[in-house]
Amino acid sequence: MERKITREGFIETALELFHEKGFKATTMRDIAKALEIEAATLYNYIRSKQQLLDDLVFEIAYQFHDGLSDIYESSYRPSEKLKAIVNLNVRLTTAHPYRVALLVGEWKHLQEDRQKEFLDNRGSYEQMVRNIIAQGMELQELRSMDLEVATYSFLSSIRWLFSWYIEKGGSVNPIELEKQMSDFILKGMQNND
Amino acid sequence: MERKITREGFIETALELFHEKGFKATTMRDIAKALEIEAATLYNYIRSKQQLLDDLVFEIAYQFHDGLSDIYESSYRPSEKLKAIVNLNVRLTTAHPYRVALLVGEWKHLQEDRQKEFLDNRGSYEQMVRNIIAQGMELQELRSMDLEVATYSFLSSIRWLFSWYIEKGGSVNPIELEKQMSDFILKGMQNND
DNA sequence: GTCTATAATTCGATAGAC
DNA sequence: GTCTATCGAATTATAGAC
Repeated sequence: MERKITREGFIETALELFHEKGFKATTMRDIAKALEIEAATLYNYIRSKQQLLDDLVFEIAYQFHDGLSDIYESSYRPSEKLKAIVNLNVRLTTAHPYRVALLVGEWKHLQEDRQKEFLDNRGSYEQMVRNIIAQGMELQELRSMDLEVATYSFLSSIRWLFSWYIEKGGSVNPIELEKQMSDFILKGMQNND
Repeated sequence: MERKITREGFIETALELFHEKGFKATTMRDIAKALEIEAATLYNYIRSKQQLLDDLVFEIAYQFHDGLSDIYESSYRPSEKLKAIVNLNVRLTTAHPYRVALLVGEWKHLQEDRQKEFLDNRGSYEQMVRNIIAQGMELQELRSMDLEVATYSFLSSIRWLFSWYIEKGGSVNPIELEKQMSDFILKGMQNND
């Protein structure tokens, strides 16, 4: 009997295993077994396990970064930008929960030079968020608060979304989630003078 | 020349490497090299790498759980309980940042039966927090919001603290951090009717 | 308590037939 | 595109001398 594994199916299976067991603890044999093929066959789809991680992590990382750049350079007011960031995160996370899980949890296993590039990218992302929050406080759109604590809390809230979404088995309505997240996070930061 | 490695020094070195490279990617040789001894010598201090993970994860996990239980069963009002939870987290995290990092990031590498026990413990922790927030809304101490989103955001904010604290190299004043975190998180949730 | 030496296993990856 | 077979390296852990 002829097997026919699509690249897409292979990737999704690998991503789920990476989430369940972690990248390092997931062997090529694990992935192959889940697909009911032999491990050697996987090398028709990828060059190496390391390259697979690299491709997947950077693909989703730049989706976040590029999306945020557009928001950052827009003419929205700071509080509107924060809302747009929440929405961007909800959209990307509900669309690609396991890729986000990989991004958040497994970037440490990138090669040294690629890890550096990843951290530069992430640092740039965080700096844009920090700037938006700082500007919101200057304009008194956001209430006065410790900038680092506010930035870190904001980022944490949206970063952990993938975990919750996967736990719920994707049974959450993304549109409703977007609304609830925006409401909650923004209302907590807005100025009520 | 006689080497003298204390168990405490060994543990701290191992924890830092686990944080830097991840538990699975850190070999016994890595730890040994950092301590300038041979890998075989490490087995005078531990029974196995797996047992070391288990000991460290459950020790800190039950510190969080027991601390929360005391708060949960206290006569504080819900909003005061939330503040106490933030303070508990800041205290444990600044006192043991690398143990918290292990707890948050490496529990997946526990053995299957132990992983189940861990998740039971964590589920119980999260349920207590959820109950407190729900009660706070009932009493109208907290503003009305989606319970799951509020619980998840609250937990996320305090869960990622270790990452920020380690990044800053412990240069943060724990007392001031406690104040800023409590202020920010609580003010965002309290009812301003 | 620390070492050398090594057993036992596992893993990523390749070669080559079909 | 998938298989069988296998290589070479790395890893956890133990045995036993000092």
